[in-house]
Amino acid sequence: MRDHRGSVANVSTRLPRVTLADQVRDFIVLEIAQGRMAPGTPLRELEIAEQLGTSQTPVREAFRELSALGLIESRIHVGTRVRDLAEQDLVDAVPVRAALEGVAGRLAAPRLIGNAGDVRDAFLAMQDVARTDDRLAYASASTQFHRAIIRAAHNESLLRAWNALGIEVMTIMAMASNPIPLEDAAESHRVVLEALEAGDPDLAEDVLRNHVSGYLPGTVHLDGDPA
Amino acid sequence: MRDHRGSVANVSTRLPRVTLADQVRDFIVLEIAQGRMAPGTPLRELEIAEQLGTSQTPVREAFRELSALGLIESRIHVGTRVRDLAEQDLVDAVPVRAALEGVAGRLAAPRLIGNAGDVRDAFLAMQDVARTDDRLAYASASTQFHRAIIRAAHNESLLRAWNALGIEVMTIMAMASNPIPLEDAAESHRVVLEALEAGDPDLAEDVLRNHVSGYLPGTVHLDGDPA
DNA sequence: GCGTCAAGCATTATCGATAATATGTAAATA
DNA sequence: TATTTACATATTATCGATAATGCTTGACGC
Repeated sequence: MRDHRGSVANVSTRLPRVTLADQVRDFIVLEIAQGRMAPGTPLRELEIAEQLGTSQTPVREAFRELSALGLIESRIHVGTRVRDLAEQDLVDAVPVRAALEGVAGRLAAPRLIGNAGDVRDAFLAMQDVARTDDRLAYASASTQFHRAIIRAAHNESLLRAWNALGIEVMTIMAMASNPIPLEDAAESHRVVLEALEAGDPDLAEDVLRNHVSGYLPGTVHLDGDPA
Repeated sequence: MRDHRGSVANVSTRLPRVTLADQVRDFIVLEIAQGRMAPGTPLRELEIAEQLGTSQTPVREAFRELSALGLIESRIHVGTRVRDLAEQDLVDAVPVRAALEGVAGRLAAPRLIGNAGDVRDAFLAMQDVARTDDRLAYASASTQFHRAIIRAAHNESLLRAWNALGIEVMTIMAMASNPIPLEDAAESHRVVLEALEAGDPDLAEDVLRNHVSGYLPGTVHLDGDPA
């Protein structure tokens, strides 16, 4: 989520040499992304520190970063809680996502002609998950799919901006209130995949913009998730 | 920096009830934005802590946040420096910025009909600075102008994504290598301002996309800055 | 000459303890 | 009763010190 240099490059060479703060951050992200820490949940520094066997410092650092990323929010001398996204936040994110993923489609399409690689894998995974009817897992899979497209664009700025939106949390929240069958939702991504593998930048941009624009909460759309 | 609470300075306004980490963060942002900390400048925790009269902890927290915001970058156990962008990064950012600022123009235009407010103020400030031939100050003013447009869109997600690009640093770097006269650069923003005040979303989006697309480094364009 | 390895150093990463403070509760006051 | 004040409490904010680690340099064997 916060790579030091190009995260697109060699992940294999970089050993898991991470700070405790990094681990704490990843732990919290996972808890939120998997719905165990619901929006509004208070996060107490010493409690989490004890739970993870660290001191308060790494937890505070993780909080700082997550706060900057908009995943949690703090009030000085009072406390920190999982950010409770209002519907307005979900609405606001849509045009921004549409624009970013449109750019991603444009840049990625020429690289994915005939074989969308990770994007195709993510699509298949999403279909598998859809059959299990696990909405939380589906939200995660959908996020993975869209992230794979962003990654395929090979543009660090794009990835950075997209990450800043905090799609994971939005996806979770929207999934909770959307009753669309998961298999239909997953299937609606096929057209995106096909547009990318067609390799036409204009087509890919258009399809992605439209697809993401359908994520407006409150409206009935094929994809149950906003991610 | 320790004993200042008793001061009866500003009773009317909200007291500066912020953490030291916040103050350290703001200090660093200002140093970067005004070019006193150039890209690549190493930031040593204890040095800054001593300079500001705090301990290491608040400085580390500020680093974490700024790192998440993309302004600085850290390598574990080695050090932190002002984000040093390669030319590829500047190139990559252009289509992303163009898309984001296009959305901003679309959203902001209806709100700025006839009077662009802060955006106009920023434009005038940019013109003033351009006459002084202070390229660093101009870079700052240009960033302000574009940020004002993003703000005018009143979309938190948009602001978040735009901030993540680290425009401040890009602007400073591009200004260093761009020989275009500042007054011409400033003037090139007039069409953007006018499009916004015209209140036409389509026009504003189009003008902004084109304007920002001209920020490709290495090419000769009217605006000396990439921000 | 070249590669390997072992201190030493500079700097960060983490800890445990202490200070500071926002908030809720209840007494004091009118 | 309504309002203010004082205080206790829970939690964060900050500190100073120590541990851990990546980098550099130079010795050493080949």
